[in-house]
Amino acid sequence: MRSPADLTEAFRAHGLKVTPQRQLLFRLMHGNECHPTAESLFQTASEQMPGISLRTVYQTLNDLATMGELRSLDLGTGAVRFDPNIDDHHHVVCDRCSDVRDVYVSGSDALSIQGLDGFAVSNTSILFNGLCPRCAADSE
Amino acid sequence: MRSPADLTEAFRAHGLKVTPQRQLLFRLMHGNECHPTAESLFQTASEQMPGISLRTVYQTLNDLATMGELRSLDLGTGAVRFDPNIDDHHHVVCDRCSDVRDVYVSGSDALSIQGLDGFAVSNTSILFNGLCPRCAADSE
DNA sequence: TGCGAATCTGCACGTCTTGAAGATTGGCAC
DNA sequence: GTGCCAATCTTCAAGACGTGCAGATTCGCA
Ligand SMILES: [Mn+2]
Ligand SMILES: [Mn+2]
Ligand SMILES: [Zn+2]
Ligand SMILES: [Zn+2]
Repeated sequence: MRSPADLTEAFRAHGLKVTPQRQLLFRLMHGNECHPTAESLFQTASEQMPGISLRTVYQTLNDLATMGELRSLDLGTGAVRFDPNIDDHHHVVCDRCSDVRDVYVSGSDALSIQGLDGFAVSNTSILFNGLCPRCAADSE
Repeated sequence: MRSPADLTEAFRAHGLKVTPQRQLLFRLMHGNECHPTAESLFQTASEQMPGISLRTVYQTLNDLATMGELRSLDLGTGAVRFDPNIDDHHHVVCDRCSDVRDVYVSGSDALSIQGLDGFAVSNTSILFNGLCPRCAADSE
């Protein structure tokens, strides 16, 4: 996802308005590595802008995802997560605390795949599940 | 997933009751390659057993999943899907009609993976998205 | 400064799934 | 075969997540 300044410019260039709500979300998402949900962003945003609505958070994040500025991820944790990192990468999720981290995988072209007959595959995602270091330590 | 007969025996051995509802679901799931949702199974089951409740379908499928007789899959299609195939395999989903098919992947041990530091990974799932042959043809 | 379209808020609704309570029943003792 | 009781089933309400809609607000431009 581009910087708040770049996004501001891009929005205006596309005839979209640059509202305080959007700017706040630009800032909160830029460089954010937490893979937050709309709800958790709403919590954070509410601290800096009491009165902002959850609906606007959803709306803005979806707009940014449609524009390709961020990715929305369904990692099976209940709520969709939003990711400003649009590099080709994958994820690992802690089954206990739902923490998410980026995983980079290379060499996948060497995989031997059977069963895709005729499918026009547009996306491949690899999801790792397990326990994060903290939760693994706690459960000993 | 084991055969209806084996499951009947296994249920009784564990002190669980073998009800007509459960037996019907054993039959409907055994060898089922459609990756059905609870709702779609409920539709099918209702034809053979009017009055069966959606709640019972969810309950029974979840029980079977807990017992390891089947896998519940969140493929991002809205509702969880249930799979009697418990072999190590992955899935491809059609983004248009939500059709699901099994995909077998080998050579994944040759992948170079970065970012799993400290995570105790218990499961890895690969999800392919795209268009099935039929939908790909329709959209030409 | 004023206007109008875009946006925001608040709330209702839709979907999927589970919780809870009361009715029903499978499996066993007799 | 009968009766009992815990397990199960049905029904209905509610929880979680996300979206549609209507009316209030406001950004961006003249
Ligand atoms: Mn990421
Ligand atoms: Mn499968
Ligand atoms: Zn954790
Ligand atoms: Zn299709």
